[in-house]
Amino acid sequence: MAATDLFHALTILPRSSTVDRVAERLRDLLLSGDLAPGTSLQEIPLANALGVSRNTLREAVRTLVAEGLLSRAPHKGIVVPSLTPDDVRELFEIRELLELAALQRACAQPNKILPALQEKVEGLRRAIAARKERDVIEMDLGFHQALLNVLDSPRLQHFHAVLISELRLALAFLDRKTRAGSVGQILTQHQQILHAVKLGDVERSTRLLMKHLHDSKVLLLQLLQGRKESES
Amino acid sequence: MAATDLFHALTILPRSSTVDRVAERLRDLLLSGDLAPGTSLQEIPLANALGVSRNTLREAVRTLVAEGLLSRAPHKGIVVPSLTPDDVRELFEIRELLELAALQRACAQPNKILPALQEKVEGLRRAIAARKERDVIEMDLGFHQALLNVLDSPRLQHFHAVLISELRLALAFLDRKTRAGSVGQILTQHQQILHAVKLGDVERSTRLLMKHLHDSKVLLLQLLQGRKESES
DNA sequence: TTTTGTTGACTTGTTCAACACGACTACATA
DNA sequence: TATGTAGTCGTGTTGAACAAGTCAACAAAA
Repeated sequence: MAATDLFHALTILPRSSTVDRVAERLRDLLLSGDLAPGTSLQEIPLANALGVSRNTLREAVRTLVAEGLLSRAPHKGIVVPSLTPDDVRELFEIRELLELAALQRACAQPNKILPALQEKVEGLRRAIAARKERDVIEMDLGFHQALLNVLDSPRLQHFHAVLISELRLALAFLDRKTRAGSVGQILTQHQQILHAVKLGDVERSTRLLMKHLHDSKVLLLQLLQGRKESES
Repeated sequence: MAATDLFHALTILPRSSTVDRVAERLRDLLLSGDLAPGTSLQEIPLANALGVSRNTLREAVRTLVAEGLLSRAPHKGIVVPSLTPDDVRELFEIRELLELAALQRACAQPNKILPALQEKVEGLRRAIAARKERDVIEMDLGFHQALLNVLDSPRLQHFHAVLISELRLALAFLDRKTRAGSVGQILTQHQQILHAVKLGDVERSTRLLMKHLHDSKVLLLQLLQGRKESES
């Protein structure tokens, strides 16, 4: 019984299975926007490309389906899901419910998460300055996820993360096109929300967040709309 | 193009894969309370018992893990998860968040869900009269799921259903023991909530639902506590 | 006696090859 | 134009095999 007291500092070292790594890899691929919604994937070529067996790939796919990042139709195959306007509205409705609840608690105990929020805002500012489209999305959504952490609920965090992933999937692809004009607005709104939280002003921060979410929703819907028209 | 107008009545007929059926079967098994939390399952015997291959079973298990109904440790195996008191508190905190939101909307448009709620209350009454413990749980939780339907959000519904499943997993097992004393209280509280919704009384129904959830939480925590003591 | 190696049985992780079955296409027929 | 018929391709599912990790029992050493 030597350094038993030091053991408290140790954390379980994460060991990843192949399936988990494949899922992770696919997630990255999807969220990078390289795969357009609607794209269909074939098991054998995909498994080969990843260097794993078909069974392993199938297990990985099954978890991504559970996360809403992929969808599959029996005997048809795997497809990258594309959000309908109704999906977008639903997603934002849920986000509002969750994030407002988080915001309320954040205002009650601001110290707990102010650093995290501040970091995301700063990151967003830098990403915009560097014109890193990818990072802009990352920091934008990261801000909201950081906000949710205050609720201290793994299940809610995971659920929210899944919602965000679905949105990111859509955003990452649309991102290629237009959408540049809105980044300034996003930064401003995040800054304002941060400021209101710092003051513990529930009323004001709530109003700001609602408007922010609403604007984001409208923007995404417009982009989606524009995309659909350019296809037909 | 004969009876095209009649086709509207048709719904897509559900075709289930073996994996889905296995998952369904396992879900039933878990929620029936035959498997105590902490029980570990072996792949090969289980696959044989279900009459499917190991790969198929593994895919099914992976979806159940995503739902929180099973957990697995690398190279260790599959185990039926057991809720900690912290888990219970988290679950009820989320339920409160979701169900209060649903309740609010329910009060705004009562007609939309009153029949469904009424049915669950009635079912609960019958289940108690018939001393069908299994159905009591079913109807109790079914009431809350019906309530959530008013939000009209598939994702929230699914999420809530998963939370409920986790609770049901714990309840189904504890159910064997004591717990009989509380059923009357549950019925009463459901009836009161239903009544308040009928009147569109947001204030009152909110208060009632909060109390109901709180009581349920305390009860479950007590049962969990009692169980742990009887083990040691 | 307690700690530290070693062995071996057992289970999970992963792969591979095979085949049944549904979906889709093209073509033939009425 | 509508219906039937191959045939092809990809998914759904299986069974067996082997690699790798876990665990317990036991031997060796301090």
